[in-house]
Amino acid sequence: MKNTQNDATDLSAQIASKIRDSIVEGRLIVNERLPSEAELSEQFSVSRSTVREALKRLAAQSLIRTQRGAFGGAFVNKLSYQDAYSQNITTSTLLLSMNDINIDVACEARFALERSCVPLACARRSEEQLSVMRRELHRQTSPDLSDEEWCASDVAFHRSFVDCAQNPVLSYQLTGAVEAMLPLMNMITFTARSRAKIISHHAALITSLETQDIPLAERTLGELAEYSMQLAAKVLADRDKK
Amino acid sequence: MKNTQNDATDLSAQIASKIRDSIVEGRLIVNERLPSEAELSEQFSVSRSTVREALKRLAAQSLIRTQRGAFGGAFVNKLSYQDAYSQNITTSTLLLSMNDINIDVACEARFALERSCVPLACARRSEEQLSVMRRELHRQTSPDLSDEEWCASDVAFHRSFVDCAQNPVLSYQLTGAVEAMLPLMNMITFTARSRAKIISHHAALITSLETQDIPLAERTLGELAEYSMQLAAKVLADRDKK
DNA sequence: TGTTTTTCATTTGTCAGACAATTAAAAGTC
DNA sequence: GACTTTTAATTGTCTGACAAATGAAAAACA
Repeated sequence: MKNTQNDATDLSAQIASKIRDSIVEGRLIVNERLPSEAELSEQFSVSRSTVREALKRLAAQSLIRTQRGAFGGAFVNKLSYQDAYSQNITTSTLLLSMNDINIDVACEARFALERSCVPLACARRSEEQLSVMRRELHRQTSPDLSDEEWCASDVAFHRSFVDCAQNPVLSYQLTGAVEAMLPLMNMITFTARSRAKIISHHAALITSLETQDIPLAERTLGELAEYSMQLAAKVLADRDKK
Repeated sequence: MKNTQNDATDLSAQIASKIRDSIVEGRLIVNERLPSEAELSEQFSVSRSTVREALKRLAAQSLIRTQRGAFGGAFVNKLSYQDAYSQNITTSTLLLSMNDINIDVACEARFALERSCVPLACARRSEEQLSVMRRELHRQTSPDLSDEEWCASDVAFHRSFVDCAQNPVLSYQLTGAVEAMLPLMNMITFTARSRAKIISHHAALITSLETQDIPLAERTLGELAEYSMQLAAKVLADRDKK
């Protein structure tokens, strides 16, 4: 389980890797202070700049934070849900945008994942999440919403749906899937008619949560997935025609 | 959608953030070469070391790769599934280990997520994945397997199950959930009896795939989740007693 | 002419040393 | 005791230098 990224040739990457292993494997614990840059450069027999580059790598992964001044230094960072969320989203978004993923594959994955929280969501949904979903649904009925705003509202709606399961680990894992779809969805221009259809599905989803109707929720998500793919296919076909 | 991490005070973080935005928003495309460090330091009016620290931050997120020599430089990296996998796993693992997640919550999330690929897995499972699962199942019957080896085999089994859905995006999203459980599971000592019980569930899972029996697969996953939680609860109770 | 070797310019990797900015503890002052 | 000043430690940034790698161009060679 060691040296997760050891094919790197630069010293700074090697040092970062060693320190990272120390953190992941628990030899350095949360909020523990690392040796100062000067001490580290002695320990590893490299210059301070090389140590600094290694530390910046770790900072980029939110593994450490640094503080200036006496009694400052680099500290092992407690990875917050927020940090983990944004890293997950960045990675997922780039993975989808750089690997020309088939949109059907992405949609299939997304709705399969959302389906996974249907039973929990129906059982535990709280008024808090339901009101967010109702608010977003209402926003979506506004005809002067731009495509970008529409998609953002769509994402907020589905994130709230996921949150209904009241399981933060589940929410974390699904955030990437839901958010990363945003750029893909933004490519699709929604006509008034297609918006109305999606809105009716969203309304059904809220109803299914209110009445704790698991089969209805699953069916609705399936229809939503199918309709999303249809829309995407149509947009792609129109584009190819031109 | 700009300046995703703008509360940073250091120049290197600011510069990294700007370049990152350029990549995420598509102004810099895959394999495009960034200006040289010297040029960047002119552009941003900072020293070369500061630019280098910024670039190392991006390299840590696999957003760029660098190459020495004439016509070398920093290039926008195409994020591979492999890179995305390992980043996801690192983040998920740390998130779970640093936030003293309730093991029930983690188990619940994991099996809910796995359940999401049951229909696709039953429909598309190929001989390739089934043989991996049979091999790991056979490994698990060996009594001289250490707890670590047992858990690793367990992870391999479930990863292969996820791969049955033949959807790379789904596999990517679920990798974090399955792999991050490994350290948590490693805390549990498996008696011969509990191993046998898990093995029987695994066998049932293989059968459900072979016969494309969706309800059986879902039921088996549910039982597996419940049993995992029971084991964990027992371990925790025993530890508290001491 | 075609091929191989050498040279060379460019770029990243590493180092050393300096100073600025920040910060909390310690010392001094009233 | 409360407040101010000093001080030492530490990160942030800059400058300049050299090593190492590398592909292109030039030179040498057959």
